[in-house]
Amino acid sequence: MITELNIKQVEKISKALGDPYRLKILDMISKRKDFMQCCEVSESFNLAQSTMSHHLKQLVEAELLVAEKEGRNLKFVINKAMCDAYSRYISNLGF
Amino acid sequence: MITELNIKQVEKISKALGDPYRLKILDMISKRKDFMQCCEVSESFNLAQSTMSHHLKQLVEAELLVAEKEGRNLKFVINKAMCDAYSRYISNLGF
DNA sequence: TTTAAATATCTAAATATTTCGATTTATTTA
DNA sequence: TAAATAAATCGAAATATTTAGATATTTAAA
Repeated sequence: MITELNIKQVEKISKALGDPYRLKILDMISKRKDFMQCCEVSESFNLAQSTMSHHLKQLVEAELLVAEKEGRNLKFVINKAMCDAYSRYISNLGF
Repeated sequence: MITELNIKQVEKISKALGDPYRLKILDMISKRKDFMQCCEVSESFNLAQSTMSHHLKQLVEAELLVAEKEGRNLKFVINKAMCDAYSRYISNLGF
């Protein structure tokens, strides 16, 4: 379990969350309850494959998403622990 | 009380949080428990006054900070309700 | 009422991010 | 093994953000 994030991690996660496509991707994957493939995500938006790959990479590097390779596909799941750790950091700001 | 943020608000808040200076400003104001003046914040970092003003503006526009004018000074306080609403949005992603 | 202090605004340069198309790599299927 | 599919990487253009200096505005103090 992740206890506390440092400021560098918070910055990276915030940057990853600061884009409409990436927020929509997270929302989409979130609603699936299971996982989502890269190409599926790509088709849902009017963006080039390389662009989508770039967005997904940022979410994975911020550890908001976990990517599992399955054959030639990628499966994405939300990293709940990281979302919670980040969420905790923000809600602690008031104290 | 803020119940739910829309995706545009989440994007704006995330962008505001995606900068090391702005995170440090929030942290600093947060630790003060009361408030903080703009010029004080400015002195703590090696940044021009106009730059600091710009950063603070973004935090205020994202409604993470509330600015109260007091004479020729500005007092900042953390908008706890907004932090909590944002925090809730993120932690709900896993569900 | 002049001067000083705190903050905001404007402009422009430096830097970073987003996007796409082309190419590459990895894996599967014919 | 050749062709097809999924995803990553590279290079370059378009766009956005960060920053500082100069100037303007607002308020307080001399």
